[in-house]
Amino acid sequence: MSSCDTCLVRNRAICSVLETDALDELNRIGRRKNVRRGETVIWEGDDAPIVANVIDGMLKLTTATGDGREMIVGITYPSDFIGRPFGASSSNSVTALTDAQLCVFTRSSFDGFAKQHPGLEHELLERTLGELDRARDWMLLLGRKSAAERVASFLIEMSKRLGGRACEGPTGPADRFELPLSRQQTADILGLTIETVSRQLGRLRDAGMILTPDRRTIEITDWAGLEHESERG
Amino acid sequence: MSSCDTCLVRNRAICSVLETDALDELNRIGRRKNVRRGETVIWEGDDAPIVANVIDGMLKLTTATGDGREMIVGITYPSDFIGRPFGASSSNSVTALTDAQLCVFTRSSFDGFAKQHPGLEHELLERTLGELDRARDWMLLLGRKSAAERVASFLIEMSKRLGGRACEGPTGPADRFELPLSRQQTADILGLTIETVSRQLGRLRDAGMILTPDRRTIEITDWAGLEHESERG
DNA sequence: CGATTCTTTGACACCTATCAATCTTAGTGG
DNA sequence: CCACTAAGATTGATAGGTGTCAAAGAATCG
Repeated sequence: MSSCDTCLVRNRAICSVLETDALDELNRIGRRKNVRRGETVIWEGDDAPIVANVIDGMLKLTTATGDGREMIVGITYPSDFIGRPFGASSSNSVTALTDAQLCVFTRSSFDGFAKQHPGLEHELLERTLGELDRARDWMLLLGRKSAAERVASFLIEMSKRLGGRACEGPTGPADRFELPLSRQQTADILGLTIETVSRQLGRLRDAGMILTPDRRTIEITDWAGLEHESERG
Repeated sequence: MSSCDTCLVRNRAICSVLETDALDELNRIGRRKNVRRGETVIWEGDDAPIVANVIDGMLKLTTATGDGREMIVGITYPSDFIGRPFGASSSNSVTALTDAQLCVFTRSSFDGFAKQHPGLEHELLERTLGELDRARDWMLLLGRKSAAERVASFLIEMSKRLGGRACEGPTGPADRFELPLSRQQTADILGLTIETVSRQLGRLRDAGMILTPDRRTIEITDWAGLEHESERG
């Protein structure tokens, strides 16, 4: 029995398009790997020797300036694919936000496998196109939105992402959810400072739009108000 | 003789991976289209009925907030691919920055063709991965760099892009080049206002790092200085 | 329970946006 | 061809939003 049979994301990860034989073959070149929160799996600028499926947990993709300013350019969820196939060195680091479980392949073995399985490449293409759309949407937020709009947009986005991911299928946006991010990491996603994020969250709380029972959980109590905030601070 | 035989970018566009038969077939479902500077080819939110290869000219990809603030999220050059294949509606508009020539396909016909030609999908995947890297690099600029750093980074990027595109192959960064962008469009790429862009260009000129013989052409006279500016305003 | 880390809150400064005026360039019609 | 007009770019003055610096308050972990 291949370990794919017990995989939590076998129906959602890119492998889901593969036939049994191909899945067996892929299983032979992959291996499970557990990583602890905070552990970095891929380093920016590295030769990026690995790619992986995310089985469980969340990870951040980051880039940094020469003098250490950091930006989170993506977040991955279970069933997402990480790493940079096909020859380029990785342009960002990948670090676990929570304890996580990966299904890891060497880049070269994955590249070879993918080229012989067009269905897999098609699936990867569709996901990459989706990631590109998402990245470009985020560029609008970073380039043109105020701090107030950014924080409100972020809460709405996280609510949708965290609410719609259950294995039972999409459940819609969650009114209440736990952020897997510190204030610093939130700031690194939004292109702000921790102080500004903190103040904006306080403002939304004072305005009665959200509750913050503890510093990691958010409860949205006024969707209309929050959505209004997300489009004109 | 198919029109592909006379195509300016036949060796660089995604079609370059196709065999003769496949190229003929693709040629049958595509058509040439000339667009004038300022003309919009694809509208944000549309069903995105077309995709295309850029044969000549440059175009911008844009998204906008509900109240009209605009952001340029990408620029395309000859041999680039535009549009959103595979079912999603387009998340950005595509507008010509210069007069341009396209090789247009209906999305549905292109989708069908691509699925039967894995080599084409592979090429598209590689390009999309590259675009994603580029978009994420830009997120660092938008989220973490000062106006001075942004403008300097922009000039360096444009120099490399415009210098390295000749059909004879890469020629390296150009010391002198003509921006296909107005100040407003430059601001829309950098997440700044026209006034700030103008002031930063003036500052670089006063510092002797660039010359601005007319408002569209830039000459870089101090690469080391400009590169220094791009990393700590 | 103490120490460390993270977060919040406050005071202040600076960068960039905004508003406004001038100057330049490009386009148009006489 | 030139004046006129409109659009784009520059320059200046001002104000507001965020960053920075600093301190105090929670939460986490040993």
